[in-house]
Amino acid sequence: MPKPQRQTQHFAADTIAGECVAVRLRVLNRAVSALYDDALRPHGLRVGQLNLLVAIAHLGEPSPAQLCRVLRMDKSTLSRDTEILRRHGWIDLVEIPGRTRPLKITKAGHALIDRAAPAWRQAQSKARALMGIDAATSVAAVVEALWAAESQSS
Amino acid sequence: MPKPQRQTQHFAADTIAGECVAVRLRVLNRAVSALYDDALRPHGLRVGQLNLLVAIAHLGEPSPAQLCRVLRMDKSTLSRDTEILRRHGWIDLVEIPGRTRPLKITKAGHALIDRAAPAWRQAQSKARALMGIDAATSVAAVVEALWAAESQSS
DNA sequence: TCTCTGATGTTGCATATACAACTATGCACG
DNA sequence: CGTGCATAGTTGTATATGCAACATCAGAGA
Repeated sequence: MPKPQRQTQHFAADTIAGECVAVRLRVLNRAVSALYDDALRPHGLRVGQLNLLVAIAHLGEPSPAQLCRVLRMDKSTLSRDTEILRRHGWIDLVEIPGRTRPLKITKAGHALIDRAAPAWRQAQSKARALMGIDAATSVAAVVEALWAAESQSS
Repeated sequence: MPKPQRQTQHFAADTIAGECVAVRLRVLNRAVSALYDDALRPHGLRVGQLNLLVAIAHLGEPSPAQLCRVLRMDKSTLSRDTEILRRHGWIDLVEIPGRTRPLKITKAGHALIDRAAPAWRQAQSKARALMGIDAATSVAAVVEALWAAESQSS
């Protein structure tokens, strides 16, 4: 973190400010997410929504619980996020007997992803430039490892 | 992202799911933030709040605008986040004539950081283990570079 | 079969995040 | 001096995020 003009006053605070992984990861997350949000804004889409859409499209007809595990998000968050996508008509609930309600992309959802793909590509390029090859590839590797472990356990 | 059982149906979606930097960064951010939130919960503190507290303590008496630049967050977000810290008595507004209202840690804020430091250290250790040395150091390097550029321009 | 436990999904609450619009202020330039 | 423009900060609105509590359902055992 930028050095203050004054002399150090608080050891614990300066240590955390100077070393905390979470501070840095969260700052980078905001900076990178903003790149995608800017690019996707003309399509009325946010990066989190596009993430969710493509995850559903990629996985086929995943259950909410499966998406939670893959995306590492709380079931309540996912419940509300998917409700927004459903409201826009981009996804549908697959009606089957029982407790699970798998999710499925609609035609409109597919079309939206195709329309937004060029904007995504531009943001992706800017994000790689901002992060550099090292950070981009090592972050990807960590998450791929999480996903591999996930597949193993389930 | 975990491979679906079925055959690929949608090229754009599969491409984004398979390559998107934002998906991966956001997943990692949720996983890592959860580690810190878990560790800090006994202190009634979230990782974002601790980040903000230590940033203010480290920088001395920064203006909200300065914090926005360093933490890459919107001024409206910062306004509401600091209001919560103020409500808890962890920070104070420095009253000076003009429009700027610099922020300052209170004694209670200092004490809280000291109390939470051991929990932070534990979470930090888990985060480094989860991310691995490559991702942790490269992410840190990117953000340090952002901060260095920031200092240059201001 | 009946029960108990664990997994699933929703809702209430609080915080986190950012855009748009607004107000207020400071400054540069005529 | 003005005056206009950029910066700073707040508020309204919408989405994102997760914990706790709740309801439901599926499968494991007795």
